[in-house]
Amino acid sequence: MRRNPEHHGVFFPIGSIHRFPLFFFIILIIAAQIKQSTSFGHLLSCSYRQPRIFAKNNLHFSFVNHHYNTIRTTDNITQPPLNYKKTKTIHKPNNERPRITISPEQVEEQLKVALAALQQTSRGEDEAKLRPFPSVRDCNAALAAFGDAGDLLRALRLFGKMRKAAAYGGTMVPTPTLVTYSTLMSRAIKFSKPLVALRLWDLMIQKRSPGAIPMEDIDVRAANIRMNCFAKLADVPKAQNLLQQMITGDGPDVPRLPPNIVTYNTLLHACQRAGDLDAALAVVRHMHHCRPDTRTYTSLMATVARQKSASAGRNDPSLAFVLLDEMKSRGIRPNGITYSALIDACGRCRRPDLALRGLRIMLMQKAQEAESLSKMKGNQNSNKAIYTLPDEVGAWTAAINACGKAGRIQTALRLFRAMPGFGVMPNTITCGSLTDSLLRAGATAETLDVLRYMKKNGIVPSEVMYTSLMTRAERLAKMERDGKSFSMAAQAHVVALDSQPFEDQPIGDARAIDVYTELIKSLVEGGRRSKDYSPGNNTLLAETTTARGDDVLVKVFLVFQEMKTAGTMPDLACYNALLRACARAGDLDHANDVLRQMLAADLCPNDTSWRQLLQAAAQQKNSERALQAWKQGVEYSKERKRKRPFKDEPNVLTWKPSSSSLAALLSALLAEAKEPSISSEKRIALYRKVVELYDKVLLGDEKMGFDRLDLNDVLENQRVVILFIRGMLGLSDFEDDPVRLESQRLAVRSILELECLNQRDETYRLPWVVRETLNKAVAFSRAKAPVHAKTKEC
DNA sequence: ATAGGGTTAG
Repeated sequence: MRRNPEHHGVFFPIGSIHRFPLFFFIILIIAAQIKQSTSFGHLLSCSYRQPRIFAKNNLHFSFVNHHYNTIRTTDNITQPPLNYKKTKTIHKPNNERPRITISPEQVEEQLKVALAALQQTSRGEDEAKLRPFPSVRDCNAALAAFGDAGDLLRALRLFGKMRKAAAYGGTMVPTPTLVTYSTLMSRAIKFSKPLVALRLWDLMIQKRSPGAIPMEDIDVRAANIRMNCFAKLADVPKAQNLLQQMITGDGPDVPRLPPNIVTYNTLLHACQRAGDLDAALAVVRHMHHCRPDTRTYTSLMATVARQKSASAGRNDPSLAFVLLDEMKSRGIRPNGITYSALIDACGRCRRPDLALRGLRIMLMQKAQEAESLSKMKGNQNSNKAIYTLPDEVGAWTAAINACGKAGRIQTALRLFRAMPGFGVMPNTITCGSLTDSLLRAGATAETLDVLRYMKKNGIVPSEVMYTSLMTRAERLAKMERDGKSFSMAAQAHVVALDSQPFEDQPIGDARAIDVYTELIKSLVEGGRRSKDYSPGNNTLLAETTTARGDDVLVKVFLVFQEMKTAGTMPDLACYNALLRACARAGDLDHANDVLRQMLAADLCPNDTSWRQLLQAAAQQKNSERALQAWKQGVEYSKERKRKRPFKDEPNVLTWKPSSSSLAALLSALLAEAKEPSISSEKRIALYRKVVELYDKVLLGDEKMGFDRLDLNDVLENQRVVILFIRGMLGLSDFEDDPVRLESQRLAVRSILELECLNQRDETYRLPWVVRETLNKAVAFSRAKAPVHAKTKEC
C-alpha cells in the first residue's frame, strides 16, 4: 500500500522515506541514543550463569548444521537463507474433477434436515423420508469456518448435531473424527477458551460417547493441541506431565507419541506464560532429538525477566542477548518476533537503552540481509521496496513501548516517526502502546497527533486502547485539578490543524476517532470552557454537555459509549476501567449499573470488579452498601456455577477476594464511622462490626466468604492490618467492660507482632497516619488502666 | 484447503 506523502508533514518531518541517507541518519540517531546511555557497557561485562545452555546439544547438532542451507556474506558471517518462507508441500492441480464446494451455512442446513429426518424414521416413520448427510470433511470445514469467524457456539452446535447423528450409527452419518475434535479444539484455544478445548478433549476420549476416538488413534498434532491448552492456562506442571506421558506412553491422556519441535515449543510457551525461566531452560536441556528453531529461541527470550523476584538473572535481560548470539551462531535466523521478545525483555527490566541496542542489532541484520539479497539479484535494481524482516513491526512496537513506559517519550516518538522510513508501518498495538505512554506522561498534543495518524491510516482502536483512554482520562483530569496543566499553546495549535468539518468524511471508524480527539481536547480544557462545543458537529457531545463539563465520569462513559458505537466489544478490563471511574467518583449507582451491563454481556466480574464496587461505597462512606456489595460478590458465583455447559468460565469460578478487597470493605466501614454526623450508637456498631469481621476472617467464616481469603495474604497486608487496629481502637474508646477491654488489648498486641508492621526497612518510612495509629495501638496494648486518660496523655 | 508452536499496547 502506498502512503500519502502528505503525512510526512505531520508525522515524518525528517523527509521522504525512500531516500537512503535517511536510513543512515536514523541509525545515527539511534546510535547516539545508545551512546548517551551510561549503562551501555554493563551488558558486555556481564555474563549469565549459564551462558551456553545449548552446549550439550551443540555436538549433536553439528551434523545437522552441515546440511543446513546457508549463505556466506562478504563479512564471512554465516547467514541463513533469505527465502525464509516455509516450504509447503504444494498440491499440484490435480486432474480430478473439482469438488463441489458447499458453504458452511449449507452444511449446517443439510445436517439439520438430515438429522431431523433420521430422528423421524427411527421413531418408525417412513424410511423414504431420509435425507443425505453432508460428508465429514464438509462438516469439519464448516466447523473450521464458524470457528475462524469467532462463532464458537455455532460450531459447537453443529458438532452437537454430528454427535447426535453418530448416536444412530450408520455409515452415511458424519461421525466426528480426530480432525473434527482437533479443528474445534484449536478454534476454542484461538479464541482463548482453553477450558472449552479441554472439555472437548474429555468428550473425545470418553468411551461409549457417540463418536469417541480410541486412545491409540490420537496423534501428535492432537497432543500438541492439548499441550497448547496448558500453555494458554500457564499450567507448567500439567504441560510437563503431558510431555512425560507422550514419552513414556503410560499416562491416562495420550498414547506414546514421540514429541516433536512443536511439542517442545508449546511447552516452552507454557513456561513463558507462567514466567518460569528455570522450567524453560530445563525443557531446552531435555530436547534431545529436536533441533531448536526460531520459535524456540523466541519463546525462551520472552521468558527472560518475566518474574520480578527469585533467583539470579531475573531482572537482567542479558540472557536474551546471549540467546540471540547463540541462535545466530547456529544458523537460526531471528525474525521480527524474536527481536520483539528480546526488546520487550529489556523493557521489562526498565532498560530502554538495551531495548534500543536490540533494535540496532536488528537493523544491522536487516542491512546485511538486504545487501546479500541485492548481490544475489545482481544488477536488477528496479525493486524499490524497502527490505524488511518478517513481523518487524512488533520489534519497533516493543522498542517504542520500552522507551515510552520508561518515560523517554521523545525517543519513543522518534522511533514511531522513523519506522515508515524503514519500510515498517505502525499498527494498532504500536499506536495504542504509544498513546498510553504519552497520556501517562501527560503529553496530550502528541497523543492527538497519534490519534490523527490512526484516523488517516484507517487504524481502528482496539478495546485495549479504549481502556487506556478511559484509565488515563482520569489521570489527566486529576493532573488538571492539581494544577499540573499542560501546554495550552501547543494544544491550540494542534486543535486548529484538526478542526475540519465532519460532513465530508465517511461515517464509521474514521468519524469515531474524531470524537476521541474531541474528547481528549475537552478533557484538557475541561472546567475552563465547559460548554464550548458546537452542537452541529456532534450530537453525542452536545447531549453530554448538559451534564457538568468537568465531570470526568461523564467523559469516561462517553469513551465507553463511543467504543460500543464503533462496534468494539468491551471486555472485562474495559468494564473494570469504567467501574474504577465510578469508584473514584463515589458513584455507586452507576457502578451497579455497569455491573449489570457486565453480567448482561456474560462477563464474569473478577476481584478488581468487586473491589471497585467496594471502593465506590467507601468513597460514599456507606457501610451498608459496602457490605451489600461484598455479599453480592460472594453470592454471585453460586449462580454462575450451573450455567450453560459449553461456556468457558473465566479462571475464577467463584470470587476469591483479595486482601485489598477486604481492605476496601473495612475502609468503607471505618469511613462512615468517622463521620461526625452519625449517632454514637451507630459509630459503636460500626467499630464493633470491624472487630467482628476480624474474628470472622480468622475463623474463615463461610457465610461472608472469608474461607476463600488467603489468611497469610491478609495478615501480610499492612493496610488491612492497620484498618483492623483502627476498628479495635475505635471500639475501645466506648468499651467499659474490663474483660472485653482486656481481650481487645490482647488482640491488638498480637496484631502488632505481625511481620508486616515490624519490617526494619531503612528505605521505606511508614506514612504519618499509619505511624500515629501504631503509636496509639502500642499505647493501648500496654495500658492497664482505662485507655482514655493514657491516650490523651500521649 | 480438515488438525499443531513464537512477540508487542489497557
